[in-house]
Amino acid sequence: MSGVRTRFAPSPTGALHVGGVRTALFSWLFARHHGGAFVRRIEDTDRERSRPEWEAGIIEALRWLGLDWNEGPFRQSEREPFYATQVERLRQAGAVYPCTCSAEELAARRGDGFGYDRRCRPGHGPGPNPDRAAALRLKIPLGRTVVIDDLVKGPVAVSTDDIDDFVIVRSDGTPTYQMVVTADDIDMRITHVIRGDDHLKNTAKQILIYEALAATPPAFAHLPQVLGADRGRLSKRHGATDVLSYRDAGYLPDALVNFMARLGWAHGDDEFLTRSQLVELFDLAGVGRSAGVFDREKLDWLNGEHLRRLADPEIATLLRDFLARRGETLEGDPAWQARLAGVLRDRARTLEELAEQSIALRTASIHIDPKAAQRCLSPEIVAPLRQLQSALQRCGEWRAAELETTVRATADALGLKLGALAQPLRVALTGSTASPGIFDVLELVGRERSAARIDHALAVAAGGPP
RNA sequence: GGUCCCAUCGUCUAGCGGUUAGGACGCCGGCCUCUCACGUCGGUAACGCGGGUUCGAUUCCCGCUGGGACCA
Repeated sequence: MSGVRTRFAPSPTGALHVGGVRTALFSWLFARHHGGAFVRRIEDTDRERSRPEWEAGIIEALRWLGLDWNEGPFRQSEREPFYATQVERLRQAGAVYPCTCSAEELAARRGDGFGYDRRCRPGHGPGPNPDRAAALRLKIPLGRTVVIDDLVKGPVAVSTDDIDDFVIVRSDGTPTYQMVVTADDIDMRITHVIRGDDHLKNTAKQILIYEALAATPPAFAHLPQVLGADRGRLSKRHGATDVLSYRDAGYLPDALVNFMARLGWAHGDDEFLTRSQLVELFDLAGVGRSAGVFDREKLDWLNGEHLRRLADPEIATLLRDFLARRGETLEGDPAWQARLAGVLRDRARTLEELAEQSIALRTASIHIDPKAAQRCLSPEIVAPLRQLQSALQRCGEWRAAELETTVRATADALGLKLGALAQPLRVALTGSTASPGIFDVLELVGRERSAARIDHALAVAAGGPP
C-alpha cells in the first residue's frame, strides 16, 4: 500500500494529552509502516481558545516523542480563501441552502432533543427571512443509509433521516468544523483518517460533504477512547494528562510510545517493543474496539524495561539532562557518571527514581534516616565499625573488588556475618538501609567521603546526634 | 431524549465454534542475596445476564443490563 497519507490535526487549545498522543502515534505508525506521509495540521479555527504557545507545546511534545512529520504544519486560520472556494462549489452544486433561524428560535423549537426541523430548506417550510444574515446548511439527501466502512469498528450504518441539515457556514461567514476538516482532508489527499471514536458520528456527515463535493472519501479508522482509572473521560483528576509532564517525571519517549501503542493495539503476546519493531508490526487489524484505561503501573514497568536496555553512558546522559531540567548538576567525570548509572540501573524505573536513588552517591552530604540509625547504628557496632574504618583506609585500590575483599576479611576477623557489618556501613554511607551493593557504594562515594561518613556514623552509634 | 459505539482476570490484552481460556502489569509467596532492586520459580484472578443458532458457544444472532460517545 504505497501513497498512504495520514494526518494529525490537533486544536491548539491546550496541552497535548495522552489521548491525543495515541491518535497521533497510530496515525504516525500507520504512515511509517506503509512508507507513507504523515501530515501535521493545526485546527485553529477557534480563535477564542487557540494560542500560539499551545501550538508550540504540541510541537515540542511531538518532537520529544519522535513523531516526525513530512508535511505541515498547515494552519486552518491561514486557509480561509481556500474554504471559501469549496463552499462556493457546494453552492454551485445546489447542495446547500441559506437558513436564517436564530439560535434562540432553534432552541425553542427543538424542545426535547430533536435536531433542526429543516424549516428553511426549500420545500420544507416558510424559507429564510431575507432581512437576516443567513447561515448555510447542507441539504441532506433523505431516506438513505450512509455506511462507514470503518477499519476498526467495521461497517457502521447511519440513516440520513437521523442527520440534521447541519450548518456548513455560520451566519458570520465562517465555515464550520465539518466543512473545514473535509475540505482539508480532500485537499491534502489524506488516504486514511485515523482519529478518536468520538468522531465516528461526525463521519457520516463528512461523507455526505465528500459526496456533495464529488470527492472520494478516505478510509476511516476510529480508535477507542483512552480512559482514566475510574473508566471516565481522562482529565486532570486522573493525574498527569499532559504528555510533557511525563518527560518531566522521568519517562523515556520510547517507553511512552511502546505503552501507548499497546493501549488499544496488540500483536499477540508482545509487550516490550522498540520503536522500529512497532513501525514494522503495526497494523489496523490489531487495533481493539473497546476503550482502555491508562495504567500508570504498567507504564512504570515498561519504562524500567526500556531504561535497562540502554548502555550506562546513555543512562548517565539522560540523568544529567533530567537533573539539568530541574536546575541540578550531576557531579563527576563521564566515567564516574557511567559507573553510577551502571550501579543504579536495575533499581530505577524512571529517571526520577534514578535521580532520587542517586542522591547519597552524588551529593556532598547525606541525611541519616533516624529509623535506620536506630536499627543499625547501636553502641555495639562502634568497635567493629572502627576496625572496618581503619581496614578500609589501608585498602590500596579504592575499587569495588578490592573493597569487597577488605570488608569480607574484616567481617571474618570479627566473627561477624557480612550483613552484620554491611548494614551499619550502608547506613553510614547512604543514611538508609536500602541501597545498591555496598562495595559499589563505597567505590562511588570515594575514600575521603566514606571516611568522613563512617566517622560521623561512629559518633551517632556512640550516642551522638544523627 | 434520539442515534451510534463498546463489553475476557483489578488493569492492558491473546482468542477469530471444540483450549486445563494464554500472556503482561499489579498483588501474594519461594529462590538468589550485604539491604533494596534486577532476575528466576510458583500462586491469586476473567468470558456481565437472558434467549436463540449449532452436536458443541468466550467466539455467531437477538434482547437486557452496564459503560462511553455524538447531537444541542
